[in-house]
Amino acid sequence: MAHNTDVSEDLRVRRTRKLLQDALIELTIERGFSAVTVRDIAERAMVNRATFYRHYQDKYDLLNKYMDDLYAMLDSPDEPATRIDAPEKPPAGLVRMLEHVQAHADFYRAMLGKRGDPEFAHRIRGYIEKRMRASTAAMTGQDQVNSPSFDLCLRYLSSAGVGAIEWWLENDLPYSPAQMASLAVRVSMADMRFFLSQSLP
Amino acid sequence: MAHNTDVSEDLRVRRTRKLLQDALIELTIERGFSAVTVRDIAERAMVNRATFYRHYQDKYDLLNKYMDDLYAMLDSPDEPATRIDAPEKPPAGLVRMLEHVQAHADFYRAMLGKRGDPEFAHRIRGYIEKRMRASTAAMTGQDQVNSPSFDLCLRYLSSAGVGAIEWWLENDLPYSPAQMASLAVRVSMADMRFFLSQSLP
DNA sequence: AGAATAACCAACATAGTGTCGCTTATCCGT
DNA sequence: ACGGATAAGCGACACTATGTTGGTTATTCT
Repeated sequence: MAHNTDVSEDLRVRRTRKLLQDALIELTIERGFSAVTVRDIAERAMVNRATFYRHYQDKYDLLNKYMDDLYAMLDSPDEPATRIDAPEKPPAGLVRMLEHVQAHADFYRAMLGKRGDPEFAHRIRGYIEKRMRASTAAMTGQDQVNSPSFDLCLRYLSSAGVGAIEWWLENDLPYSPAQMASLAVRVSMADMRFFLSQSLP
Repeated sequence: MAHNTDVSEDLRVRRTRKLLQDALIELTIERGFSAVTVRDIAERAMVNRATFYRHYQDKYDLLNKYMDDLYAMLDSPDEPATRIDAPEKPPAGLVRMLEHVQAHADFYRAMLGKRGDPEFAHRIRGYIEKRMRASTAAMTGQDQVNSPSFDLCLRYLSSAGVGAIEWWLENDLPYSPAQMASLAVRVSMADMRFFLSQSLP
């Protein structure tokens, strides 16, 4: 029987995982995610390949765990609710996310590009959608969430948001995170009104 | 010296390529594009693996060639210009594209999903953007194409369009292609007005 | 200091990739 | 319908990546 049940407390474990994460990011920036192999990652991290498999199933698993950490970090300074009362003051959560994109622009560019990972793009989109759903629920006080046309609206807006981020990255971040957020909030609210005004058969 | 320079005229060549294309589509629907190997494709197509490499570099090459054929087909009934005079009458090109998605829903679902191919999604988005650019150019008679905020607008709209198609596929095509097209045209025009009214620093 | 255990190492079986040279059989033009 | 051209089949090859294993070494935690 093990005395310490949480294995991730061990210094060696945390160090190894960090080395592997960093190696993945470096190699993804250099060669694109699809071209990276487990061998590469282990070699770059100076970790035995067998050790990699002790922690992760494959590179996708490693990426997902990394994203779990990421979103946990972005969500952690939990503001009570992301109300959007003043449209010109974008919600802090959105700005914080864009700042993270800005700080790791090379990585996001690689992951969202042609040789990136579709699951990465899907998770970002899902995260944006989740936040939008929470925001609108906080504003109206009610969940009108279950309308099918509202689902379509959120899909439309969140996909558009990822597209805007791609444009932002490809054009070397010409605007600040706050500007991007402000623009996104305004166009989203306009679109939201449009979709809700539609009566779909 | 060969008498016939166009090698693709040969019946054997055309048959082999069609078999390989069909095999790719079948396997993609069954297992997802990322899980399909060249071995699988050749085996399913009942074609020797070496023959695959005579025609394509790898499965990505095969997919790209298939998409080339696809878009050539969608563009072929070349209408003079895709004007959008009456917003309720969506342009025929858009409807035709959505009908193709409808007819091959399983394939598009697999390619646009988490285990699909990012390049496929990018190419669809690029195609939509190209058509939008052509449409707006036809409407205004001028290319105000080079405004950076207009680029952002097109990116926003085309990404949103792909997102809407994903929603459409995941919800088992609840609306007709014409309805989807009409909705897309109306929301796009509203968004276009919004973006052009913005004065970005 | 000593028990627990993570990491290293070498090796293995399996599977996919891309490329040969040679043979077979299919197709196309006359 | 014949005969040259050539696509497709076949078997083999070297190479690389994937997971997994058992035994050893080194680090960490208490």
